[in-house]
Order: sequence, then structure tokens, then C-alpha cells
Amino acid sequence: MPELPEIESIRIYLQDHLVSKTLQRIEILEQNMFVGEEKHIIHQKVSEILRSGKILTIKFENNYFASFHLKLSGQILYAPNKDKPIFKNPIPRADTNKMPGKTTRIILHFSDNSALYFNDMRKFGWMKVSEKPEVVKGVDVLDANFTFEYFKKAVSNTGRPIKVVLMDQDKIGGIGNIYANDSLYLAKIHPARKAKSLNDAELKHLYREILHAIKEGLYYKGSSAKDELYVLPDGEKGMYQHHFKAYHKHGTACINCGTIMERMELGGRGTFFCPKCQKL
DNA sequence: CTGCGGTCCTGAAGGC
DNA sequence: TGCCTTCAGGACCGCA
Repeated sequence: MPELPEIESIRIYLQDHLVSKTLQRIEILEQNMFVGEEKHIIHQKVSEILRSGKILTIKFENNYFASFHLKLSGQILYAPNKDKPIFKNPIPRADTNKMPGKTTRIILHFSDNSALYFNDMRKFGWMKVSEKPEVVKGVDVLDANFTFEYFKKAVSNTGRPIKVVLMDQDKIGGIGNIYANDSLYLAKIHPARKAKSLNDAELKHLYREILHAIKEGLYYKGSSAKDELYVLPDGEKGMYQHHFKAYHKHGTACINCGTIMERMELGGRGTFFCPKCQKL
């Protein structure tokens, strides 16, 4: 899933490749995925690429913004020359290394003949044009305001399972299923523990491991596992899938103790843990 | 506040 | 071989 490390990897890539380009026109192939008015950003120059949680935003020089949410299956691809938009590898599910592909929903054409393709197999994602960037309510994990004090306050007053709370974007911005499972594994905390039952030492440990997992994900430029569609804007895959600690590890031996990892459901989502290392 | 189920959508996987 | 059903899953919404 595209989570903080995946979106941040895209942001960094676009910050290096898209800034100062002028948007020429927008081609909307899936009307339901687009909100706002094109006219606010047409002929405007890109000034900066922003991110809030899992939301990616292109800022334009006239202070209008185009925000994107990739949800489950979104991809952002960038072809420096759209006359030969050949990516290094076939793009997952787009079944081609040329764009547009059959999952391309919106295309941003730039005046230097480059193009940005917003692909989304499942059509859950969206693009919004507005005078403010879209932001998550919770504090972003990489924000300076994401302190231990904030984390403790945001998390420890609820009886919901800690894993569900970690993924609550109104509390913490950017954590999805992969990094929630891996941080809890690293912190040796069972995902079903009631959040308010965690003591100070456990909360501190978990806080550290969240930063650890997110930063490791970012170091590997995100996760592009078999069933995931995420790739960088040039079509390159992330490598964090080779470093999963718990996510999708059910049925395999725990890398710490050798016990067979298990799967359960929490909040309707697949949850992966070691029954020995992560005691209830 | 909390949880639960439905909704959006499509390809993969499983059953027969 | 091929049709049909089921499932996953981020965010949101209505309901109990």
C-alpha cells in the first residue's frame, strides 16, 4: 500500500524532476476521481511538492494546489518526454511500460512535452484542485511536532486496539497496514492490545520503532511487493518488501524466535504478528 | 466515543 | 477450459 514512505519517495522524486515545469493541460479520463476546477492551475508553474500523511500535493506559483490520494492502487508516473514514455520495467497492472496504460485515469501535460500519469486500477484515489493543500488531521510521523508527548496523548486514552489507533489518520498521519504491523513487531507489542493499557516504557519503545520502521521504509524507497502496485515515478520498484518484519509474514518463522507467525483480523484488516514475541 | 457493516472498484484466486 | 463467487483494502458514512 502506498503509505508515508512510498508517498515521501514519490515526493522527493517529483521535487527533483517536476519543479519549475508549467502545466499545459489536464486530461481527465475518469471524471469521478477529479474534484475542483482545472482553470486554477492551467498555465501555472510548479513551485514545490508537499506531503501530508499519505496525501501528495503539487504546489503552483499562484498558490493553488493539486492534491492526490493514491489509496490502495494508485501510481504516479512521470515521463520526461511523452513521445517516448518508456519506463524501465512494465508498470504493475498497467500491463505496459508505455503511458497512458489501461489504468491511467488523469494525465497532467506539461509545456516541455513531459507528462505525469495518475494511474489507479481500482479508482479509489482522487485528485483535488483547491486554494489549500489537502492535509491529514493527525500529526505526520516525520513532522517535528510528532513528539513522544504528542504520541502518548494521541494514543493512550482509548480502549481500541493499538494497531487500529496507529492507522487512524485523525491521530497519526502516514501509517498504514505495512508499517503498523512492522512497528508493533519491532516493539514486541501485540497488535490487539488496548491502547490505553500500554505503559510508559512500551509507549516509548513503540514510538521509537514507528520512526525506525518508517525511516527504513523510506531508505528502501517504499514497498513494491508482488500484490502491490506502488512504483517510483520512473517505474523503479521500492525494496522494503525484502525487509518486512511482520507484514504478510504469516506462516513463516519469526526472524527473532522462530515461532510461526500468525494472521488475525483487526478493524477489518489483515494483521500479522508473532504469538511468542508479541504477548497480549 | 465505539464498533460494525456497507460503499467505492477491479483483478486474482479458488471452487466446481 | 470457463464461469461464478469471494476477497482485499483506505477512507468515509450511516446506524446502533
